Order: sequence, then C-alpha cells, then structure tokens
Amino acid sequence: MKKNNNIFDVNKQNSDKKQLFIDAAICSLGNHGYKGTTVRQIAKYAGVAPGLLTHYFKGKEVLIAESYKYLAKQFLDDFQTKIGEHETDPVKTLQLFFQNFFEPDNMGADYLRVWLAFWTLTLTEPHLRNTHKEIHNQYISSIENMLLDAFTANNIDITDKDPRSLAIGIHALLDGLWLECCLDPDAFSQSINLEIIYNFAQSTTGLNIKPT
Amino acid sequence: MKKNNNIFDVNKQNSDKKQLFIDAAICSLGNHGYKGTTVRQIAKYAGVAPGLLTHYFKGKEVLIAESYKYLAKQFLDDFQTKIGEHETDPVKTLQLFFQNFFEPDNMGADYLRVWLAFWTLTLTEPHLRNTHKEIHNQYISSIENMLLDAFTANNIDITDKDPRSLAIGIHALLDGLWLECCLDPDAFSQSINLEIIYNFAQSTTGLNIKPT
DNA sequence: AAGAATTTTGAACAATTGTACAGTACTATA
DNA sequence: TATAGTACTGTACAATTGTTCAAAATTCTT
Repeated sequence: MKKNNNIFDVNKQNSDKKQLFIDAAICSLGNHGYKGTTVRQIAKYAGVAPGLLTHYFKGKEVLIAESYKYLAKQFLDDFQTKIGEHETDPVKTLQLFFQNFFEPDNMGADYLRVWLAFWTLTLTEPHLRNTHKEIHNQYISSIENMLLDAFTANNIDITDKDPRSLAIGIHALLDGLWLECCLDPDAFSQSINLEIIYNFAQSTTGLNIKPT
Repeated sequence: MKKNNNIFDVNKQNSDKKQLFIDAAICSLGNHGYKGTTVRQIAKYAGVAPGLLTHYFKGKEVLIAESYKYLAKQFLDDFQTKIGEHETDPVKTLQLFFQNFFEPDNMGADYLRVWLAFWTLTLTEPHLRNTHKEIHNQYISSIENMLLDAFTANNIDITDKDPRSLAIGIHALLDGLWLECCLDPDAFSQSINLEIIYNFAQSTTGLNIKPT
C-alpha cells in the first residue's frame, strides 16, 4: 500500500512541474526528514533553482501539505486496485492485503520519516486533520468490507460480531507493527509480522485466514 | 504509562538545572513540536537565559536526546510500579495496564508531538536507536510476563501458544490505537478502545480478560 | 522573424537559528 | 568582609532559513 516509486527517484524531465516538486519533496522527506527538507534541498532533487518553488506553490509548507494529500491518496488507490484484482476469494484478498502491508518496499526508515513529517503536520494544520480523517475512514471501511465479504462467503453468522470494531483493531495492529518495524528493523521480519497478524485476525474474526 | 506531570508544568525553582532543562524541552516539544522547539523557547519555559543551555548540555540535540531517555525510562518505571501494586490477580493487572494506556492524561496531540520528535531522532541518531530497542524490549517482556502469570494462575496450557508473539501483537495494537486516537481524538473514545483491546486480547490468549 | 508572455534563474533580503563568550550576579569559604 | 569560584546573563556572530524579485532564458503567438 505504501508503494511509491518517487521516494528515491525523481523524474527531473517531468513536464508537470507541480508534480515534480511534490516528488522532490517526498524524496527529501524520506532521505533527510522534516528538518533536512529545506527549499534548497527540494530544489536540488528537482534539479531546479530554489526560487522556482514559490512560483508554483504559495510556500514550502503548502507544498508539503500537497505532498501529504498526494501520497495518502496514491496509497489508497493502489490498495483499491489490488483489491479489485483479486475479487474472487475474499479471504485471499485479506491475505494479500496483509502481505502487501509488510512488503519490504513499503517499510524502512525512509518511509517512516515521511509519515512522521506528515503526522506532525496533521497535528498543526486543521485542514490536514480533515484529510487524515478522510483517508483513515476509507482505510477502515475497506477492511470492514473485506471482512463482510469473507463472512458471507463462508456463511459465518455476524450477529454477535462488530465488523467495524474488528476493522479498527486490525488496522491499528497493522499500523503498530509497521511502526515498530520501521523503528527497529532488526527485531522484526515479514514472516513474524504476518504470523502475528494472521493469528490475531483469525482468532478475532473466526475466519480461516492463515495460509496452509 | 505516558503519565508525565512536566509536559505542561515546569517547576522553574527546580534546583537540579539539568532536569529543569529536560522538563522545559519536553514541555516545548509538546506545545510547539520539534520545529517550534528552539533554544530560546526552551529557555523561556525554563525561565532562564538562552545561553545557559550550553553550560549544562553540549548542545540542543543532546538535551533532546537526554529528554527522550528520561521520558521513556519514566514511563516504564511508572508502569512497573503500577504492576507491583496489583500483583494479586494477574488478569486484573492486565486490565489495569490496558486502562492506563488509554487514560485521557496519557493521550492527546501534545503527547504525540513529543513522541513524533523522539521517533524522528531514533531514525537519525544511532545511540538513540539502541535506547529505543532497549525500552521496547522491556515493554514486550513486561506484557509477556503478565500473560505468563495469567496463564499459570488460570491453569491454561501454553504448549500451543507463543507468549512473546502475543505480547508483541498486544503492544502493537495498543500503539496503533494510541496513535490513531491522538491523530483524531473525535473518532475514538476510551471505552471503544478498551472494548477493542479486550476482545483482541481475550480471543488471542484465551484468557477471560473482559471485565463483567 | 519579431515581439509578447511565460518560465526559470540566482543573487539579495530580512528573519531566525544554535552557539560562543565577555561580563555580571551570586554563593561559599576564609 | 574579601576572595575565589561557580551560575547566569544577554549580546554578538556566523550560518542557514524561506521568500522576493529583477534579469535572463525559453516558449508561444502572430
């Protein structure tokens, strides 16, 4: 879900200059964090003079906010696309979703740096707070829908279940594991994380999620 | 666990000047985030001239690193103390631990701002990486021990269980819920969070954790 | 090809940053 | 009270920040 080709690579020939700056900003956030992401650093990644930034964005903070929206939306779109591709078996969809979460491409210090910067902004800028709220809701709903599909496909009675709470829990567990894994990559592995999430999801939902 | 009286209040009469600066730094991080935490701002909270900082610490970054270690250690100590107080019933200990995690005092944007700054540092400074690793290990071990106590007290067979993985999962779930709750306080409540963690912990461990 | 419009540059700017340090205030010892 | 030593102040400074803007380069229009 957190797949993004532009964190390390910036296509300097991009004719869409706004997008070029967004890519460069994300790249800089990933490599140098919020503190190291200066106008001059962004410009360097974009292969452009520093002064050009204000020609396309009102200011540096605005650019970073736009980058946030772009990245969050892109992740969600990727995720929705992947879901669409494996509509056949709902349980397999869940498995793929979990696996995708812990792909090495979607982890690491670089990614966490970007999200730390964005979360910091979320706490400050009121309009970004709404963006976060929106994105988060869509995530939860997606997981909830996957669960509902899986329940009906396996003829599981849901009268005593609360799919939304289950979705919130699963999402929180994924987030927590992802965070700790980025902070200390040595202590975690994709297989261990998957084992944990499979066990949790299986025993809370009653679905037979764990692959054989 | 995240209880800290010095996030908003700084005792300017503190004779231990090093601790005064640490309190002031945490206070500033909570109120203004990493970007807004300047030497002058810290000095203002400490009620002291800016130049005094370098007299007690080698530099600003060193002070923030020290604050990290102090806060992380304090949280763990608080947690250990609370465990000691309720040694009688292991299951009740777990309940208290969960409840304490979602106390309003331990949540909110101010607290998240502090941890975002610390996590950012963890990604940069190698020696803080070890600090994080150490603290995290102690957290997991504490939860694991609580689980083991609860298993033996309730005569539950653990041959088919992996207590450490369960502890990692529970910790990640707590972290994830805490994070999302700080980012969007409107969408969460203490009772919902507890309901979720109770359900997860109960169905994964087999313990009768949920309070009646 | 010529002129208008736009894009891009890069130096200059005021503001803010962390740190250094000479000087002042304080405290303890004699 | 006089002296030594520490605690503390507040200015000063070099470095870096985001932003501005006149000039240059480029592209578009006619």
